[in-house]
Amino acid sequence: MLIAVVPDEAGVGGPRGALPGGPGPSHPPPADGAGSPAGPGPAGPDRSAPIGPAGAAWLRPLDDAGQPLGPARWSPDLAAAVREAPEARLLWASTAECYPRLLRAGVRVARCHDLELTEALLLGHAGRWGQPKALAAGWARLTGAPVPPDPPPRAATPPGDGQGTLFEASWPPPAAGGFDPMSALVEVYRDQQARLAAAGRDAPAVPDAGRRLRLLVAAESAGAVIAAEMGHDGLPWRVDVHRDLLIDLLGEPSPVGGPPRRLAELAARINEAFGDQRLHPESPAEVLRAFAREGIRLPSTRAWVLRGVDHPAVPLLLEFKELYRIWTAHGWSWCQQWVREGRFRPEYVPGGVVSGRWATRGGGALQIPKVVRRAVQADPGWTFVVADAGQLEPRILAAVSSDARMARAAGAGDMYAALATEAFGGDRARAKVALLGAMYGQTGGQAAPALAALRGSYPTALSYVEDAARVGETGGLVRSWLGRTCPPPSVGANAWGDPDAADPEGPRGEAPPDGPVSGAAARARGRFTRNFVIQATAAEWALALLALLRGSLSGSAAELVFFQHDEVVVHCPVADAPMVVAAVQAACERTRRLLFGDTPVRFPLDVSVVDCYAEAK
DNA sequence: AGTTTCATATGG
DNA sequence: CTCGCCATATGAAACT
Repeated sequence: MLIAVVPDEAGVGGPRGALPGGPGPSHPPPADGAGSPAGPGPAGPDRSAPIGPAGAAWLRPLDDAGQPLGPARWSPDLAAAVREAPEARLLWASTAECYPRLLRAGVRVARCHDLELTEALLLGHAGRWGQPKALAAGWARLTGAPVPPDPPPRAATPPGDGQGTLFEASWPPPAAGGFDPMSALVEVYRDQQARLAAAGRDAPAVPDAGRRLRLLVAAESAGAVIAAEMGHDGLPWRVDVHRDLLIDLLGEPSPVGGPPRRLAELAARINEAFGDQRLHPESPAEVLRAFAREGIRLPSTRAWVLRGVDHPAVPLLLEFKELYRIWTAHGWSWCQQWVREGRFRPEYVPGGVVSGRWATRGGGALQIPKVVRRAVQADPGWTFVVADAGQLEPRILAAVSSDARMARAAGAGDMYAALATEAFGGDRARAKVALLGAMYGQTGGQAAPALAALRGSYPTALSYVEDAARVGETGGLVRSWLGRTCPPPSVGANAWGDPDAADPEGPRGEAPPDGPVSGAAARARGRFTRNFVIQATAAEWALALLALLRGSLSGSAAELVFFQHDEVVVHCPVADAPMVVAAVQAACERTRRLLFGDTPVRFPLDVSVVDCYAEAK
């Protein structure tokens, strides 16, 4: 059972936290195509009812195909309506827009269908990557109306001391030209179901293509739900530990906002080492000039460049860089901005990366430096279960390429070691270089001879990535295992890949002499598509794991609090930890079968139970 | 003064 | 001849 949901902005909106004092202006009732009451009537708004904590909404029951099972009705209390149907799958335009208000009201959903994320997947699959994916755009495509562009993404909203002056994003978009969100939602959903079925039929070369794509859609929606919940719950963050850590590393903060004590001292010593100038160590240009004055010419001030330089300032500069980074990116002001009530609450953006990985908006949640993770401590009586998928991408390669020999090696706990034994004379480091080189398209350095060895023993796996590279180089598209499609070569320049080949000279006489795409650009594109088939499949593996894990934890106190590409963190009562460990292992095994059936490839999880995130692994 | 790009760091 | 993938975030430098 599916319930289509259109939040009614009369119930929410306005300054955050300010609940409505009264009904206020609202959308007209949806002029619902299948014959529900259009005016006041049994299902019409009863404006005298008190508005619930998640606001009011239009709701309409559907079957899984999208066939309405009854009229749309207006409810003053979305939260209560969702509570009454705890097993239902919700259909809404955007989880990111609709779910947070429910979470703030203390309500969780079982499952959902995120129309916009699905639309993006289907558009990409149809070679229309980048076309507007919003509900209004989908509706316009369906009705032949001009397609409106998507609204610009919201800016990051630091929860820390933002003082709640921000307004809810306006959603749905202002009704224009008879746009009725509920009809649009239902009709676009039904159209999506049809397109999903067609996409499966149209890919006879891919066994199971339809099932896979439906799986991807489900995983993407589940990911959106989890991302909203994780952003809502937040990662336990001990501000006191963080501050102690900062003082330990950086020294006392400067009262006037300047660099902390140890950083200032280092800057002074660096100046001394260069013979007392007014040097700012944080300025690459100045550091370069300072070295040049001493006869040392450097291509850059990157850490690995400096490490090869014999000069007394070098160790000081390296230390300065490391600490300066922490001060500016994860120092006192970061803490004040992003941590509130003992939780770090970043905004996760599912599908924010073309490969299907999540991105984040604000707070840099996916780049928390290892040293700073000491501040991530479980609540008293609680603990963390941290699960990390080791060597995920090479194992994905083994699984998707169906290279039987490599798959056998990927059944081992240490795949690189197994590979080394079979084909690299026991040299594990060389096996690793070869495999990474194959997945990233590296051809120089030590990779070239190692790659040849890999080709000799695992030709099937090698040709899988090389085929993907060739498709990319020649301007084609590749797909992940479940069917996520890579963007076309022209993204950015040439909006949605409208075949622009009719213009071989290029836009303004700057055409490269050797063809429509220069050699270097084509090869870069090849490296991208080569990596895409692996990285995107790894992302959907992780998404499926997350979704299955959420399912098995629902009903317990455990909560998912962090997810970073191939690593998941669960916060749970100490007594529940064994259950959570078992659940994550079981989810891992189910994920393997769900995606790859009876492959011999294993996906070992490194699971640790720790009170502090920094202690994991 | 405001905006964009570069350089450099972090993460996977 | 060259050639490693995907990101976010910061401050400095360059640009409008």
